[in-house]
Amino acid sequence: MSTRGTSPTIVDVAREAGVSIKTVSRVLNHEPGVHETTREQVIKVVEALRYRPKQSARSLAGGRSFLIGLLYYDPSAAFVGSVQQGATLRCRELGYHLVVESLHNDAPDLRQQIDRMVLALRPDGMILTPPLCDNPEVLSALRESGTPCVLMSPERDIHGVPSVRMDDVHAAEEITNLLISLGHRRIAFIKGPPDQSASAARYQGFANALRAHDIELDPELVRPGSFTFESGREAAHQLLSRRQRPSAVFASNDDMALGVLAAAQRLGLAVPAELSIAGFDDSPSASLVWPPLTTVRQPVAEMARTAVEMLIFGLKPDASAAPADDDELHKVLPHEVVVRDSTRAC
Amino acid sequence: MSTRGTSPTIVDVAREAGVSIKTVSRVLNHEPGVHETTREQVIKVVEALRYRPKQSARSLAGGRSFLIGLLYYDPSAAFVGSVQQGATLRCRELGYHLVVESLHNDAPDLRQQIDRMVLALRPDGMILTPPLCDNPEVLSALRESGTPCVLMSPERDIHGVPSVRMDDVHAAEEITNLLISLGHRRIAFIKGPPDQSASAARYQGFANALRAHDIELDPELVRPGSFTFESGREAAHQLLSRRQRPSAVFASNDDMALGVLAAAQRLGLAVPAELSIAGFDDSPSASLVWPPLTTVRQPVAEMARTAVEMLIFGLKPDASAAPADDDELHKVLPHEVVVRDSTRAC
DNA sequence: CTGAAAGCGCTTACAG
DNA sequence: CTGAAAGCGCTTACAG
Repeated sequence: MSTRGTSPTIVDVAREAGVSIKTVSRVLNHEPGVHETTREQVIKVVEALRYRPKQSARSLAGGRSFLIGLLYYDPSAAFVGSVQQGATLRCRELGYHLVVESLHNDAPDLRQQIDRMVLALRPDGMILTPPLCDNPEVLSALRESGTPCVLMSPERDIHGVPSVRMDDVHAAEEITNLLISLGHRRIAFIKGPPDQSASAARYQGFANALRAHDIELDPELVRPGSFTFESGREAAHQLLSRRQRPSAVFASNDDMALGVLAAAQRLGLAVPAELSIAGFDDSPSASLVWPPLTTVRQPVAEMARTAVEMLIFGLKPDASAAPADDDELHKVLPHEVVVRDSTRAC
Repeated sequence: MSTRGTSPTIVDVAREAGVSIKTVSRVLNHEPGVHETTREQVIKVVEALRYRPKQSARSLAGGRSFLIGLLYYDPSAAFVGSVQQGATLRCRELGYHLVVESLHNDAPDLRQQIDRMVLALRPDGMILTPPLCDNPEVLSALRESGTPCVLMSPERDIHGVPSVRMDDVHAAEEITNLLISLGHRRIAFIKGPPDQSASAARYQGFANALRAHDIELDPELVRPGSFTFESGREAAHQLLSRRQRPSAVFASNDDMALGVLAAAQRLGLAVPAELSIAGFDDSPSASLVWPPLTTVRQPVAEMARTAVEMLIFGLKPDASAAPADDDELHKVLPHEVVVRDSTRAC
C-alpha cells in the first residue's frame, strides 16, 4: 500500500483515497468546502493508514509550528508544575505541543538563549512565569522576535501584553474574614518581600478586612518576611514570644506559614487550639504537615489553560475587528479558600 | 542586505559570505573539510545576520527533529521537576529542545496520545519517568514507532532498553548505618507499597545493615506503608504507642517521614531528642519542617542529563561497532546521604 | 575543500 | 467543491 518501512505521507493518503493532496490537507485542517462524502473517505484512509501530518513539514510550509513555549526559572516551584500541567493538557486538546526551557533570571546570555529557542523553534506563542514575566530583557527579546506572549501573574500588567492572574487582594481579604468570623481579633500578619507585588496586594487585603470589621491594625502584629520558611519561623518566634500574643497568624504564603507552625510547635503551642495559622498558595507541603494548613488555592492550572487559549486563538487573523480591549487582554481567574485544620474558633 | 522583514535564511548567509548554501550548512553542523578561512567568514556572517537555522527545515530535510520528549504522569512529583530541570539544561547545551507531555498512566487512549506526539513531532528520543516507564502499553507504542527511549528509575531493567537509576539498596543501607553509628539499636522501618520495586530494595538495604551489625531485625518494628503522609502517620502512631518504643524510625520515603514527625509531635515526643527520624528522597518538604529531615538525595538531575546524553549520542551511527553491552545500557548514578537535624545520638 | 541538484512533506496562493 | 504548481529552508547523496 504505502511506502514500505517508513510512515505514510499525505501523498499515500491522497492516492489511497483517490483525491489530490490538497483535498487531504483540507480535511485534516478542517477547512470548509469539502464534500461530505469526500471528507469521510479521506478520514477513513487516514485512520486506516494511521496517518499523522508531520509537524516539521506543516511548520515549514505553513509558518505555524504548533509549538507553545513555556519559560520558567525555578523548576521546583509548585506554581511552575501546575502551570505546566494545565498548559500541556490544553495544548494536547488543541493539537499543540509544549516546549519547556529553564532560564536563569540573571544569566548573562539570557538574550541569546531566548533568541536561540525562538529562531530555531518558532513557537507560535510563549508562556512566561514569574520572575521571567517581569524581566525587561526577556520581554524585549520576545517582542523583537514577534513572538506572542502571555504573562502568568506578572508584577504589573503591561499595556498591550496579555496576562492571566488571580486577585490577591480579595483572596487575602477573604481568608482574613474567615479568621475574623472565627472570633479572632488579634491577628498577626507576616509580609512577603517588598519587591514582589503580591506582597503588597496580600497585605492590602488583610488591612481591608480588618478595616471593614472596625478592628484596629496593630503595627506590632505585622512582621516582615521573605516568603521563605526561615523568615516565617523568625517572625513567628518574635510574635509568639510577646506577652500578649496573637490568637491567629496569617502568613502571606505557605512556606512562611510552615515556619510559623514549626515555631509554635517549638514553643509548645497547640495548633489550632492555642493558635490558628493561615497560609497562601496551597503548596503541596500545606497538606503534608499536621495540622494541614488553611490556605488559598490559586487557580494555576486554569490560568495556564487560559494562557494557551489566548495564544492559540489570538493567532487567528479572523479575530474580532477591534484590537482586543484590556479586559480581554488581562484576565483574572477566581481563586478558592481552602479551609483545613490549622484554623479554629478562639 | 537580507530579505526585509523576515528573518534571514541560509541563502542570505551564503550570498553574503560568497559561498554555497552547502558550505554554510557544513559550518553550522561542524562538519569537517571546510577551509579555516571559509569557516571563519561564514561564522562572521552568521553572527552579523543573527542567523539561526530553522528546526522545521532541518528536521524535514535531515530526518532529525532536535527534540527530546519527556513523558510523565504526576507533575507535582519533585522527581519529575528535577528530571525536567536536568534534561532541559543538557538539551540546551547540546542544541536540542525538550517537549513535555503529561499522560494518565491508565488513560484509555494512551496509545493514541503517544502516537500523536511521536508521529507529529518525531522526537529524536524519549525520556520516561515512573510509572510510565513501567507501563507495557507505553513501551510497546514507543518501540513500534522506533523512538529511542531511556527509562528513569524503572521497576526493573528491560533487556536492550537503556535506563538510568540510583542504588536504592545501598542508599538505604547507608542511612541505616548512620542510625546505627549514632547508637540506635531499636530502629523501626516503614515500608513502601509492595507494587513498587523501590520498596523492596530499600527494605533490603535496611535489613542488610542490621545484619552486618548483628542487630536482630524485630518484625514488630517493621510496618507497612504506602509512601503517603497518612500511612507514615498511622504506622508511627502504632510504633510510638508501644511500651518499648523504637529510638529511631527510618521511613522509606520523605512523605512518610513527615507523617512520623507529625505523629511524634502529636504524642509530645521531642525530635530528635527522644526520637530520630530518617527519610528518603530529599523532597522539598524535607527541609521545610522542623527539625529538617535526614534523608537520601537521589541524583535526579544528573540522571536526566545522562539520559539526554544516551539519547543524543546513542543516535550517532558511528557508535562503537559492538551493540552496547548492558553496563552501558543500564547506568547507576551515585546518591548522597543528607544529614540534617532529625537524627541524633541516643 | 566546494558546489549544483534533488527532495524532505506539507501549505499557500491561484485556477477552474 | 477540487486540483496542479510553486515553494517553505534546510540536508542528503553525488560530483568534481
